[in-house]
This record gives sequence, C-alpha cells and structure tokens, in this order.
Amino acid sequence: MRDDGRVTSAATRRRMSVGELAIWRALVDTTAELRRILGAQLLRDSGVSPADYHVLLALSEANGGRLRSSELAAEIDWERSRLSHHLGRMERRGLIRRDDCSTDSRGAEVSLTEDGARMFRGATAPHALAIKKHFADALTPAQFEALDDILRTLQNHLHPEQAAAITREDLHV
Amino acid sequence: MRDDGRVTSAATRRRMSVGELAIWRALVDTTAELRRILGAQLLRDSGVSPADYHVLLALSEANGGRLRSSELAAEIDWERSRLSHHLGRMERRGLIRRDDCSTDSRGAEVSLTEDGARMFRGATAPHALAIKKHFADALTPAQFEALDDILRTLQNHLHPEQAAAITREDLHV
DNA sequence: TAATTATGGTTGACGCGTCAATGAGATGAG
DNA sequence: CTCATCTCATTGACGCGTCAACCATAATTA
Repeated sequence: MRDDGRVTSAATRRRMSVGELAIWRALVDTTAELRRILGAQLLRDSGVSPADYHVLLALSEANGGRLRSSELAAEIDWERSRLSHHLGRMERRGLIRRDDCSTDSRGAEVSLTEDGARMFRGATAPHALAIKKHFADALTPAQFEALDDILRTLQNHLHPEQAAAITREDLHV
Repeated sequence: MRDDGRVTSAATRRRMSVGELAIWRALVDTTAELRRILGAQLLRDSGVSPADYHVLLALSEANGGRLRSSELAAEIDWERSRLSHHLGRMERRGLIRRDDCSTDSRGAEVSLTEDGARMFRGATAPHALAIKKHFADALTPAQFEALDDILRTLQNHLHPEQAAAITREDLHV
C-alpha cells in the first residue's frame, strides 16, 4: 500500500476522536431505545411486530396487494431467507397467503388476506401517533433538516454510486 | 380529555408530516444498515459479536475485571434475563467466568478470563477503525455537532427527569 | 422467630435473523 | 436435445432477545 492510501478525502488520515465515538454510541443506543419502545407499543396496541408491519406496508402499497416473493424482498431490502421464514410465521397467523405463481413455477405470489389488511389498517394510525410522540415531537424543524442532511450524507457514503438515485426516489415516499 | 390536552408544547397539536415520517424511516434504515455492516465485520475480524463486545467492554472497565451480574446488567442497560442467556453462551466459549458471590449467596460474580481479555484487546482497534470508515469519515464537524444536539434532545425527550444528569455523565465516556 | 415480600439470577418457550445447504424449475451454450 | 448454470424459494441449525415462570436467598414485618 502506498503511504497516502487511495481515498485521501480530507478526514481519512485522522484518528477518530473520543467525541465522535461517543456520538456513534449515543446514536446506536438512542435509536435502539426508540425502536424498542415503538416496537413494543405497536405490538401491544395492534398485535403486529415492526417486521410484520414492514411486510404489510409493502403489500398494501403493491398493485392488488400481491407481490412475488423476490419483489417483496427487494422492496423492503430483506434477505430472501429471512423473508421466507417470516412469511411462514405470518401465514400461520393468517395475515398473508402464498400461492404458486402462474408465469414461473418456481415462484410464489404473496398476498394480503382480509385479516392482514384489517390488521394493517388498525395498526397505522396508532403507530404514526407513537412515532410522533416519541420522536417527531422532540425535534425542531431545524433539527429535522439537519438530521435529513446527515442521513443523506451517511447513505451517500454507504452507497456512493446511488447518490443521485436515492434523492429522486425519496420524492414519492 | 380536555380539548387542549395537558402537555401543550407547541408541536403537540400538529399532525406528523410525511417528511418527518420519511426521516424517521431513513433513520431506522440507515442505523440498521450501519449496525449490520459493523457487526458483521467485527465478528469476521475478531470473532466477537457486538453484544459480546459490549459485555467485554464493561468488564474490562470494571475494577479488577469483575462485576456482579446485576451491576453488569445495569452498566450496559440489559435485562437480567438477556444477560444471563448471553453470559451462558460466553461462558461456554471461555470468554468469561461466573463464580458464587461471597457476600450474597444468591449472587454471581462475572469476570473476564485471559481469553476474554485477549479477544477484547484484539477487537478494539479494528472495530474503531471500521466505525471511523463507515460512519465518522462521512460527517463534517458541523454535522457531528448537529447530530450530538439531536441525540441529546431525543434523550431528554425520552427521559425528561435526567436531562442534567446525562449531560454530566457524558464527560467521562 | 415465623410469615411475608423483595431481590438476584436462571430457565424454557417462542419469535426472530443469518448462514449454508438444498431442490426444483428456468435459461443459455453447444 | 442435453448439460451446465443460474435463479426462486425453502429449510435446518444456531445464536439472539423477550416474556413469564421459577427457585433460592435476603430483608422486612408481625
């Protein structure tokens, strides 16, 4: 390796400061706590876990409440194996259904059941309210703006190639 | 309930905006991705999981590398049950040891083994480097400052009573 | 001291997430 | 057509986290 490395982008040579490490730890701890609180409340209030909610959300936004298993996995950025396990559990509870795909005999089509759709509808409002209460109500508009900027920066750092694409994508969240 | 609720702190009446929700989701997704990347790398590089690391860190900072099980749990803010399960697994791997406590026959004293201490020492530097690479190198000093402010605000919102205490605590991280 | 309650810690059941392996069907090269 | 290869999806094993139940001991109260 050369003495100056290959990505010499200003900060690269410096050691990480204690303060930066502390902020990293605070970020991990605080987000973990928020996820724990909101996840537990979602489950208590509506009987769906955050993971369930994620799946139900993607399915209800899909055309006709149906998606190929792989499409669903891509949509919510899960490994297929994880999704398969989770769909198994959700199927047992009657929230979704899996049918053979007509155009590809290997495939599975996942769809919402009536129960699943009802569960999702019932979960949405209380969940949004909880996010507002524990997260959104705490921050000022300036803080939101700063956080948005920070998260975009981190995403661009993680996925440099997609920098532009993500920004455009966000318009139809 | 009264029309104006009881905590009328400016933002309370407004509905959460779509943008705020999107930022919440981005926060959850981005931190999850960072944890996944850094956790996997820690495990590959050093053979310890993030949870292992947390336990090892607390023990090595403790006086003589020994802690009562409850103290350890309080230190890292884990449920006792979780800690007990995890200590069982770490004990099987020879990273820690549990002895009966001399002053309280119910208690257990947890201590680092030589192997555990060695593992921890070997994990520290690569882990810090990875955090720097994937997180710290992405942000400007101004962004760090903003993030610090945001996280403190969120913590104060979650634990209003401890507002002052936390700030003081942070000095000896 | 005897009965009650609180505390320290463990266990079992179960849902969850990852990894590696698998099977079945699609696809492309020859 | 046939063989190699890729893709879709599932499975099993295992570590992890939560909840409720549990046991032993300590502290408290009567």
